[in-house]
Amino acid sequence: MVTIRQVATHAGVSTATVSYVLNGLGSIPAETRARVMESVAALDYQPRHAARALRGRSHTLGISMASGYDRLADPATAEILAGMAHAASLQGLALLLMPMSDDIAKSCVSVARSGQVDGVIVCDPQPEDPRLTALQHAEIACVSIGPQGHTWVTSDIRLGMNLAVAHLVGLGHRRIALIAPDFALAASDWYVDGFLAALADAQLELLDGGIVAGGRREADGEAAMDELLALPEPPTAVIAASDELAYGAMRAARDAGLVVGRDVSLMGFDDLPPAAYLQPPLTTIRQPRFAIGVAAVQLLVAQIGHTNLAESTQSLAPTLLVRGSTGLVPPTVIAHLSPDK
Amino acid sequence: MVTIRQVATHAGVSTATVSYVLNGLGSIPAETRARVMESVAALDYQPRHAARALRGRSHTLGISMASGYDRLADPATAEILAGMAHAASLQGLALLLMPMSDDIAKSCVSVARSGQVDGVIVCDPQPEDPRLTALQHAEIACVSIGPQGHTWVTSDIRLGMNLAVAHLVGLGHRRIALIAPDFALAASDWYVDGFLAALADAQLELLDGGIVAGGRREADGEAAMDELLALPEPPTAVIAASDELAYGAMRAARDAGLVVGRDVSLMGFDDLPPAAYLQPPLTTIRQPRFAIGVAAVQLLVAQIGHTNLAESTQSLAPTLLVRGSTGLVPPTVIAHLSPDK
DNA sequence: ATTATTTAGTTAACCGTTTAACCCCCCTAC
DNA sequence: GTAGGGGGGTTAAACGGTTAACTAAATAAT
Repeated sequence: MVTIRQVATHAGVSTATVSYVLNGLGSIPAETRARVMESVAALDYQPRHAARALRGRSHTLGISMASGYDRLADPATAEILAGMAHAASLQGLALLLMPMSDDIAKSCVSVARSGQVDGVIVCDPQPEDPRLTALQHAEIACVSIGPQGHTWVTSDIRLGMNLAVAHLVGLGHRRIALIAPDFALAASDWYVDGFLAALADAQLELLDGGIVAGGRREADGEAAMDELLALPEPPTAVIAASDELAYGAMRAARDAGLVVGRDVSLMGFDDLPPAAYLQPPLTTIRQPRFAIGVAAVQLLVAQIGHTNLAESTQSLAPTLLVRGSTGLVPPTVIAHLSPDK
Repeated sequence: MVTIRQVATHAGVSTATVSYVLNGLGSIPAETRARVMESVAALDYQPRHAARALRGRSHTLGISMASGYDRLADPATAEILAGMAHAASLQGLALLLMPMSDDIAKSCVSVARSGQVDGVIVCDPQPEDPRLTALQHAEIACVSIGPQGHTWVTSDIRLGMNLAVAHLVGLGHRRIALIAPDFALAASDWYVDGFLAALADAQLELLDGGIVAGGRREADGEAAMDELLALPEPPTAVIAASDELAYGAMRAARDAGLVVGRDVSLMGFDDLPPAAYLQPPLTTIRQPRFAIGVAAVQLLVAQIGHTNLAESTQSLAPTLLVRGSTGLVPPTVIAHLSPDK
């Protein structure tokens, strides 16, 4: 193991000088600097991370997953992670997947307090997430992915909902329903509020029974769609608050003998990998996941630098992905509605 | 910041005693141990990671991604990562996503040599991967995900191929073709060898033009399938070396007016998220990705402990997932073949 | 009764960097 | 001639743990 002392001896200077050269500090003439660098190269010196972290920062950001690493296997989470890794790499920061014990909040804070990380990105924060309160209490810089805590970054769900409704309205739909997300989701209100606001924007009235409780899994979407199709006057277009709900909804529609995209339009939210492979391919709102990861790192870095615990939030714009599951409102329905006018 | 000295003072012992208590070393009577633990709790002491890493190990494993963090966003990679995170967590180890510069091999080795990680898991190793040679040269413990280097863990492709062929043979197929993977893939030979071995096991002869060059992307699979269907005597069943190739192949079959699962059987390899949502759902070989991640961590930990750089490799068994894209060999073909007998 | 061993601790030397404080010499200004 | 000021370094004290070596008392063995 080559130490800074050996480099110093080799270059005929003190360790302090070597340190200054390596960190670009102090007033070191070019000639000395070059000699030191030569020695560094000759001995293949690599500063010890622990020794330098002992004084300053660790230059590492922690990533805390909610209960179990299954979430990591989720493609959506993976994409956020990729964004974080990208942004961190650009700044020369490493990302630490924090290990966890039974008490996630405690293990999360202890890793941070041990100085192994300079700050924490909290994934999938729950309402009143114990990790966030614990981190804040310990005065540890943190950012959450989702609207919780003082600093967070998330997808602009309301905007997404607006894009969705506007798209359907553009296709002539007037009877639009929503399959709501899991209400345990931190942003669940946003889907409903956004939907209502978008309807209002389009000067449409909410259908009777036009918002139906969804959930998280495919089966929930199936049940919700069944419910919608059983309505006396079913919607011509349905927005599911997640792709997964949409998968189920699509199956329900098909089982009911409807051709999705022709007889009924269906939209998802998220753009998960299967979306493009459904039949028909699912029109959906793509969440800016990579960008969310990037933004989270930037926000965290800013917070670490300035001990600036000021509130700071960011909503990133999702985009509309038009595929085959949405189409013009069926003529039969238009015929059916025309007399009303 | 509470230090071990303050704890020692509070408990009326020396710092050494506190250290021994916390690490479960030395001979400390229960009474003293309790007093120390009380002080630890009272002061809410948290040992500094850097300080302890300065002497011993960092208790962190590094994960090196090949060129760009896009790979992280890949659902397959994510699942392996989840397995690694799970296994690491159980041992109280953290996982570090290593930052990278232009020269991945160099940055990878320097992070390890800086002691920030005790060992490295190399993802997506290329043949003659510079990271592996550099890590080995620096005598850093490493395991690769894929058949490269001295220690690796991978999916047992040959077994998978055997399962695939056996499944198709069981359905009555005799004319089976293979869409080969990207030949840049480290394990590409295994697909072909495994396929040939499996055919031999089933006492089948290789079809003329029965192995067609595939590639990596969906379009490659489409082209390959077109080629197979244009054969004078096309196969009744096709195995694609990856799900992605299978997506394309399925489209090609459909475009040719064939019903997949009835007129022609098609299998994939991997079981990526879209597989279950194709129409028909794709029969495929599921790679044991989570288990691969777990095994990689275990292998790495073993290597770190014993400075045992002995070669050690592991092939984990994939499993067959029967869905709708494979079916009994079409009767017309059987009729066509019967006269030959 | 004396020696050997075990138990229960302490002391202090490390681990490898960073950085505040200081030093020396040469140059300039008054 | 001397105070002042920088350039170009050095010295040594942190940083916060771990652990080898040592001590002192109690217990066991001979």
